Amino acid sequence: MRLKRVVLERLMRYHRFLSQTTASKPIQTITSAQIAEALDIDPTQVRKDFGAIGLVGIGRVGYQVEDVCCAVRTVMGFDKENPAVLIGVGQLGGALLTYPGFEKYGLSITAVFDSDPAKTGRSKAGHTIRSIRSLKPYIRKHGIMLAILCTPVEVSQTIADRLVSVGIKAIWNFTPTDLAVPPDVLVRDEHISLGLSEIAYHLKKL
Amino acid sequence: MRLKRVVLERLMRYHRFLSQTTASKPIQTITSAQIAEALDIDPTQVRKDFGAIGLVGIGRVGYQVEDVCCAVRTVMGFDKENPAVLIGVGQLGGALLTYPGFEKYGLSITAVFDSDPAKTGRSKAGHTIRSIRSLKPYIRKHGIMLAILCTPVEVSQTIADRLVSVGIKAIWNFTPTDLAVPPDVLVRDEHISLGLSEIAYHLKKL
DNA sequence: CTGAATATGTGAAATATATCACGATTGGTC
DNA sequence: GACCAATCGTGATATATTTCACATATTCAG
Repeated sequence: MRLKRVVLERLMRYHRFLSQTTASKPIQTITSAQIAEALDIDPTQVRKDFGAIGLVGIGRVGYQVEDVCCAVRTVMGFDKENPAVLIGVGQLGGALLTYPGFEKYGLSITAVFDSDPAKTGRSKAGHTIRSIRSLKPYIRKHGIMLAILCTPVEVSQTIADRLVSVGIKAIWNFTPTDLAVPPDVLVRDEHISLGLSEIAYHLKKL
Repeated sequence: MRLKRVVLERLMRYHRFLSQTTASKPIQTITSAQIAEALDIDPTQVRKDFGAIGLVGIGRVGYQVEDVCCAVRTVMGFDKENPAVLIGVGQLGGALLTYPGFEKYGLSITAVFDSDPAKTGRSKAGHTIRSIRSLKPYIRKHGIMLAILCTPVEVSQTIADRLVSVGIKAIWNFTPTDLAVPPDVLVRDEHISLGLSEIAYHLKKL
């Protein structure tokens, strides 16, 4: 069965927690209760999630940390290499380019594009910025599936349409727009304004 | 009744959609069906959300766009000025400093801190970077409620503890750590690795 | 080897969230 | 002014998610 978004996010949290924990002091096994305690989740939830990706624990012992990490990485597809293009090299796009954590998850940015002629040809974080006109040919030629969208909000839908037309299958959307795409294309929104709403509301209630 | 996170996020999407729509062509009213169509949500959901913040529509007409935007801003607390401190002026911290959209939501970064002596005293995006040692006095003196955390992962819990001890009520966490804080302190996580999990999984399934 | 303690695994119950169905209300038309 | 079509408001229903309860499995002590 296809895993839901909430499950994927929890799996990611387990993985991160275990990576960080084992980095400081090596441990062989861990119980669902320990994970639940640290992440403020119900222990049953942890066991169900683990069960969903085929992990089995041992009574009175728990789960092999190694196995858990491995299973999560496999299920998520972090072993598979995912080439991606990044579009829009502004402040945020630039910051993402230098983010060192992507390769750990199999993501590699292979080309970056911008519509500003003043930027094209220049180099940023080891990437030569290409003209937006070469976007479609590039994607087609290299069979790119994933685009990271960091453009101004006015052009994001236009670019998204172009991406879809050449076969992009997932858009990581850092622009504050609700993109319209066909149902087989995944859009993952990363608008920080959503987070801001939760914060502002909380502060107001004090 | 206290609004749930999912409701807040939808309200934010309505608000953004209406802002963008009215910017291009001014309209007076809108129906729940129109919003639902654009945002791929059930129309009933839209009406329920509006009802939850006290909005009433008119049969055969819909809702006053002006009223909706206004109600959302009020409920969210965007009218209230929220001073915040930003900690950790790396790539991401720097990008956030220059983000122009915060003031629209009542958020203003009033001071920035970093533990690196090479950075303190320097200026970035109009802010003088202060030593991390002056963090606690500053927060206490100005009664700051919100901290934006962009430090390396190794120190994020330590900094969080300090923030809590001096009375911070919300932490916007851009570090990949599950912070442990008292229940009255809100932590909003903004780890991009969560988004990555959804994307990688989707691409793997193709 | 036996019993006590502590885990897991999972069906059942509870809770939360989203959708449906439909009466009530409004605006336009003839 | 009366009827029709479109829209809201909301209780009822359906679905999804989380939590509970407990049988089953494993370890360790004596």
